[in-house]
Amino acid sequence: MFKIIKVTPAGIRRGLLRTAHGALATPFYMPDATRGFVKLVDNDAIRRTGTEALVVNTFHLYLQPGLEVIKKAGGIHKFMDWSGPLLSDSGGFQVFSLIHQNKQMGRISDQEVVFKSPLDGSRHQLTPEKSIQIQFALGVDMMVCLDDCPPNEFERADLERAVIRTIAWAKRCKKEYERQIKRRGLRGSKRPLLFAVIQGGAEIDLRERCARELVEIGFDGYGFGARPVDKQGNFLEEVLRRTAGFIPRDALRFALGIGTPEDIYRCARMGWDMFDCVIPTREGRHGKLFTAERLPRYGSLNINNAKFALDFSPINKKSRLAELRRHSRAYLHHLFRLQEGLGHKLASLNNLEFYQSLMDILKK
RNA sequence: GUGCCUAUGGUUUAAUGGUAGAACGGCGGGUUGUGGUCCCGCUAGCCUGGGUUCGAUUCCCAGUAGGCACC
Repeated sequence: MFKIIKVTPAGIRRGLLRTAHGALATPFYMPDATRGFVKLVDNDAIRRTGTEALVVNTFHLYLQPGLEVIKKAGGIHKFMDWSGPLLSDSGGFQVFSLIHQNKQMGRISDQEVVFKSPLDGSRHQLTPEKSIQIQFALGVDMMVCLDDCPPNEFERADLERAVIRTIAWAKRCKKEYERQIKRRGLRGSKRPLLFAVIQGGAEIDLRERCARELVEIGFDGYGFGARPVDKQGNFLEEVLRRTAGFIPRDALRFALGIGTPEDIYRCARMGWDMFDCVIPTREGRHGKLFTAERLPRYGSLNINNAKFALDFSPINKKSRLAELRRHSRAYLHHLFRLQEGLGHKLASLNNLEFYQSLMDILKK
């Protein structure tokens, strides 16, 4: 259940989304807990950053630990001890990037995707129906249709084929979703939300066509897939702006994998409601810390740099997290030099808190 | 003390009679539906003194240092 409360003059959609595991105010950012955990950070610390919802991944959890374990645990919420909302990604992105990078890893047809597990080389099949079944077995609050996620270098003809396949698969996902809803008797706030993904690369008319046909099928929300960049690697914001306009006002708009703080800030002003991205955690693990100035103005630092060896100022003196106020940058520098997990954790927390404060100012 | 072996960036090493590559380290950068292990730049070296040679890090001699064996 999603309701828009107000659209600000800047274009930000302030709304409320109710799920079986709590309400979320839009716009919001979800850290990626791909394999059922945010790397190196425990759930209690994640909550203290202001994080309310996480993204898990169908593909990764299906391969490891497998559905049997998660079913026996009583669902993914219980398994990972996360009581807040969870969204599962369909696994489309993972399977497709796996196969696009290395054709040996699998085969894509209109009917299905067959792929080799990167873990043990075992063969698996993924279909739109199966992706939805897995997501029901996980027991998440929000799920995503399996889509055909094209690599950036695809030409128009290939993009068009990906769009056609994405639409066809979304239809099959919706059908399986309705079957599962009925069978499980899920209604009201117990009913998970279903998102479809809009593809089309940088071709606006393909994005429009994809969006139009998906809206025809009808979903709770629509995702933007495959972040478009030009040949220099510059993010093509205009495609996001135009695509937002193709989505009905009362549906959720999910910008998958977006992005840097400024990407999120700009996309929220285009009317995108939901974001997930690995940047704060991955870059944190590699030593990049975001630093708030007067948000949305911000900076960043590389804690590996020699200049921090003797910098005994706090990691972030304004943090709500005691550990980020207490520990010095020199100490964090030391932890990084020794590649100590505690350092990666502190940096991840710093960045997650930064992302949540960015979202806070968008809600104000 | 005698004999043998070794000596190349900060460290571990490769190749070579026409002045040297790598890995790690150091310095900096990257990362967009996860690479905790990843990627990309940059930095920095032939032990000393003689000899042979057009030319020696390379071959020869001595010195120095280290290792091993024996006394």
